[in-house]
Amino acid sequence: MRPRSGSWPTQADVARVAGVSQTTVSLVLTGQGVASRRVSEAVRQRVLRAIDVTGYSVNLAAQSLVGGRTSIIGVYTFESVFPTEAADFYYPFLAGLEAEAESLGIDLLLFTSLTRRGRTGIQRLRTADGCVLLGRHSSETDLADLVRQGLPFAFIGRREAHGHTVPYAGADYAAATAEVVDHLLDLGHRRIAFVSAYTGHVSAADRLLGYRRATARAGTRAVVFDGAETDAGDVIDEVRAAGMTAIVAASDMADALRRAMDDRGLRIPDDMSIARLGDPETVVDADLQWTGFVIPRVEMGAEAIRIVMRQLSDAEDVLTQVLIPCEFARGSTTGPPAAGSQP
Amino acid sequence: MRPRSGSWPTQADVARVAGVSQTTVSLVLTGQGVASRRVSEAVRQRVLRAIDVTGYSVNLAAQSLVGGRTSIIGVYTFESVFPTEAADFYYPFLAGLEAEAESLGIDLLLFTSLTRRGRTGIQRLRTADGCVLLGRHSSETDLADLVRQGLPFAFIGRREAHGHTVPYAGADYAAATAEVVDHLLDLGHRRIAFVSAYTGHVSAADRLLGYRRATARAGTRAVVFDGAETDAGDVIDEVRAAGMTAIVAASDMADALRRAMDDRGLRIPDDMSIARLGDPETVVDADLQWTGFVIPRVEMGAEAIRIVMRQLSDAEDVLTQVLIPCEFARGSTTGPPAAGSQP
DNA sequence: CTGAAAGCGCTTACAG
DNA sequence: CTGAAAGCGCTTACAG
Repeated sequence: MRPRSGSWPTQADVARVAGVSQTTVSLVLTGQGVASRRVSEAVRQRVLRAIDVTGYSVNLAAQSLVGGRTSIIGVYTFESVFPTEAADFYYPFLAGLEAEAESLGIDLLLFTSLTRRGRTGIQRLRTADGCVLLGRHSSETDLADLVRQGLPFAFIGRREAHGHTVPYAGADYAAATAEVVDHLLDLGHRRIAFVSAYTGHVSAADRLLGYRRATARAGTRAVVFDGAETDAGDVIDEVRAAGMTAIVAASDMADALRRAMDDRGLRIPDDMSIARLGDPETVVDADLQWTGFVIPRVEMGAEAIRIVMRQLSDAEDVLTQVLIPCEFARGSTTGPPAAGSQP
Repeated sequence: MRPRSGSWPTQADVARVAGVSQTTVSLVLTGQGVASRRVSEAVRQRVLRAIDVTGYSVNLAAQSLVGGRTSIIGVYTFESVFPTEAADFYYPFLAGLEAEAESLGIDLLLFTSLTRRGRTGIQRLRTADGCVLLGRHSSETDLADLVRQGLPFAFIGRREAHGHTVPYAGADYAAATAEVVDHLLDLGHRRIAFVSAYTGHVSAADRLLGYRRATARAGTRAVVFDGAETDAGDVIDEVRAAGMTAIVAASDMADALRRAMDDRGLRIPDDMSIARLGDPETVVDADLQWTGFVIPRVEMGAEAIRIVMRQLSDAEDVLTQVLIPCEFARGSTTGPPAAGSQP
């Protein structure tokens, strides 16, 4: 077993058949523009024929050893690459990565081993021209290592780090959230609460920012229920007690709120409009058409690749932080406030 | 921007820092078993420290150029790696690949570019130590190239080729189908039809084989509805006209049969038991609990990796064709035949 | 136990 | 217009 390669024709083989030097074969193959004009047409034809005869094709390892590029972009996830619990959520990212990589003639290297090897594993990323990072839980150490390493990279999802400019292809949660709030305002709601259990992450902060902007613009009061301890039932009770008629909820809270409404015999949107700010990692209520926005995951994957490639180009001042708009989706969970509910 | 490869530390740099030769660095890094014993522990530690200091990591291109191992296994799909239409179907394969790769300290290289570059692209596979092939439509040419290339590989799903032994991690469709037929026989069915629209593929042939075996064993007549033209409605009509009480259907036909039953005002399993032979690529009837079997996709992915690794080992006569059992699932689509329906 | 050297298959100056 | 040679970063015999 263990068949060794090495039996494939090389440029030297082609050269032998064509009766020229290996250099000339390389010239015919690689030489673009000016360089190619250095080979006479007669020789060129002979070489081309020899290539055909021998069935030669270039050895990428050798090529990239000389040129430095591998045409490989690494994909590094801080969790599992294929998390089965959140498959539906992650798949579009990967699909976007693949589509863009394919159109650019790039292969994708999934670093499954880094997770185990600890931080030293980060070094292995260099086997790629650059890399795309995916997953919520990015360790600060790893990130710092990455930056220090000088390897072009891009996060899927906005990230921040103290001193550094972290490249990312993010979703514009702030704008999307503001749009959702505006939608509720248009419906006639005046008192809209913001609910999120997932704090301490930029994606949560961005949503909150959008909420604050929209409410400020409308001159309505911002009421925020925040933090990991947030209980959906309490929120519903308090929001109603305060005479509020609508809620915008981070995706991880939306279903809990729905259940809390159910428990209380309340209906959405008749008794309370609830909008969901993005797709949840795990879909538990496929039947419900939430009003809210859709995270542009395929586009984020594709853009992440482009950001890496841009860094690889010789251009100066390359755009490395991209926020992609989210599409607003009108579902059945929002409607006009109940008559007479306004204070 | 654009860090040139030249700026990255090489073994020579490490050697300089450690005060040893480049050869020694390579030895420390690569040397397994006997070879590693050749470096003294003191030197080894110095080298390791120098690696840490310099932030060295191996250059894959160079490594694979000399024929060394890359700890990378390629994943080559004949279609798209992440087919969004059949995401649920493909995801488990990838999850299995990842899990096994991770546990073996191996990274996965997704060859997205091969599809476009045509057959010469196959050469690019050499970047990896071996590769796993995925997808229904394998071209004969590509397969031949692959075998000729001498690169260790394994298919996910059983494959056949004229002269060659094609390594694969397949599902034991024959045994699984026989088990399903046996289940129907146990329920009291005597006349069971086999329906498949997808012929010409080993996976279809294997199912048919299992069906024939089980019916032969039971001494019942085999009735097969086969071919791409198969119309579900016609099948239902004919099967009923012939007094048959049960159908085992390839996954791609199951839903069509269900709809044909609906159209005719017939119920499953009261008027006809129908079992589904495996998971469909696209789930259209998530509500229905089919009786049938589950394709062990995660295990197939994992086993494919193992098959490749086994070929990479120095062992002789390595097992390269593995059939994994499918789990039988009792659903609500099968039941005893209607009283008096037996001829 | 350690190192100098050859060579993997290419590209790219540099000479003829 | 063409070729000999250097060198990319490694691994692996082969000498010390």
